[in-house]
Amino acid sequence: MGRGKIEIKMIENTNSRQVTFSKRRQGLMKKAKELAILCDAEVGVLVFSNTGKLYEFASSSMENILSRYNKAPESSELTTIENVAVEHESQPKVNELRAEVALLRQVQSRLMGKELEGLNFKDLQQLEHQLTEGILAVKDKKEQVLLGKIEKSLLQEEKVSLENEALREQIEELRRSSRHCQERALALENSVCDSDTCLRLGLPVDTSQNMIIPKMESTSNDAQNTIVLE
Amino acid sequence: MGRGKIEIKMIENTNSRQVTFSKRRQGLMKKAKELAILCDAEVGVLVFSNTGKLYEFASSSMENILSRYNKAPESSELTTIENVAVEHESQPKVNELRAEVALLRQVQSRLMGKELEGLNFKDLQQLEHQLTEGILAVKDKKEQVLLGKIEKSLLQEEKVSLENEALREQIEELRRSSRHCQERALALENSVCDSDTCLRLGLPVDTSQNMIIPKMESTSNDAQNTIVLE
DNA sequence: AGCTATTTATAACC
DNA sequence: TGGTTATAAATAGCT
Repeated sequence: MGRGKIEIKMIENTNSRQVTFSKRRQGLMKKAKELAILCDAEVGVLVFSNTGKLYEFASSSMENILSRYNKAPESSELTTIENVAVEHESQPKVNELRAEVALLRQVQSRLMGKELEGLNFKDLQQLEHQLTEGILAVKDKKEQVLLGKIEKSLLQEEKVSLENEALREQIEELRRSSRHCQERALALENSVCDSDTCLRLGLPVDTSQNMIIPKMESTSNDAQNTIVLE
Repeated sequence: MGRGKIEIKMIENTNSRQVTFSKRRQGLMKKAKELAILCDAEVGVLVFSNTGKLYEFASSSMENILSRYNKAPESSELTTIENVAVEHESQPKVNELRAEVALLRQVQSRLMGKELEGLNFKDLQQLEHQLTEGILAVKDKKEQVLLGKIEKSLLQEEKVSLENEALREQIEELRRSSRHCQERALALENSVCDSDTCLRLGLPVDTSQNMIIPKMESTSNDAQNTIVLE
């Protein structure tokens, strides 16, 4: 019930396994709680992660549930002697784990080209094949990583290029507007001279203002355009 | 998740409650099992119906789980339904081993080209180098095994050659001795012919029978010689 | 017990 | 670890 269907078998990838553990554990606890409430049942859930952490849910109290468990079923000798049984069961678990560690270490050693003594030619061929597959997978991954980097780099380059383009246009725009400014300033200077002349000739003061205002508006429009371009 | 949404509160209708109990209990057990398998966790679920019947699920065995639970540091006060998912650490040694197993599994996976997600380019290069060394070691070992076989084979060949030699000499020997025999037999035949002549000269009626018998004997003598030689 | 319309859980992705 | 979303699963209400 997710983006894709999954097989119910151990998740090899450690990270995915932990994420799934966290999510499904929460889901399980929620379901346990709902069952207890909806159906007026007594529910207890114990979960140990493969790193040894314990998570629990108890609708009443775990003690209650466990004592009820020890009384209810036909479990004959497990009434209150739990702690005795506990001591017995822990050791095998440790041994089991030790054996697993030993096996894993041997496999690992062999994958690293050590402890090859007991192997015959066929075993060695298989091992070599396994290693070859490993190398291929690693090379693929490396390639993938590099391709990712390249793609990222290209995108970055493109982005920067676009920025450059924009900057260039801005510069162009600025240069043009500054040129216009200069030209207008020049024109203005001339017209001011004219008006000065007019004023001198005796026409009302307002005339020069009316002439100037339209010119001011056109320059301010140019300024707005450059702002938009940024 | 049904035709309609329901509130999480006790279902008043007895029949509905029982049906829901049955369905959800199954669902809970399934989820518990999936969690155990997918995430390599140890999971135990205990459910008492409000009629007092017990239903349980244990990924390993309930005894195992309960003993592990009892070894875990005491949980604080988890008496109400709100106490969901409290963390603990169980037996340090067991945890240590579990952690080691988890780590070894990951290393092994990576040596087999799996679980490469979290690795950067440098990590991958190191891994590849490790694998290359592994392959070289394995190839060396294979070579060694083959050289050993060849040496053994050469020794065997030599041994067999020597045997051949000995056999040939034996044969030669035998041929020589058989030749001598023949020569002697021939000499012997000649001497027997002489005695025939002697007999003929002295015994009248039986002559024809006597003549046949000695011939038979001489051929049978040859046969006996070859038998001894074999 | 089955059968769906819905609600949930969650796998894959950030 | 915590959020988002497309999909797979679980299951509520019926028969």
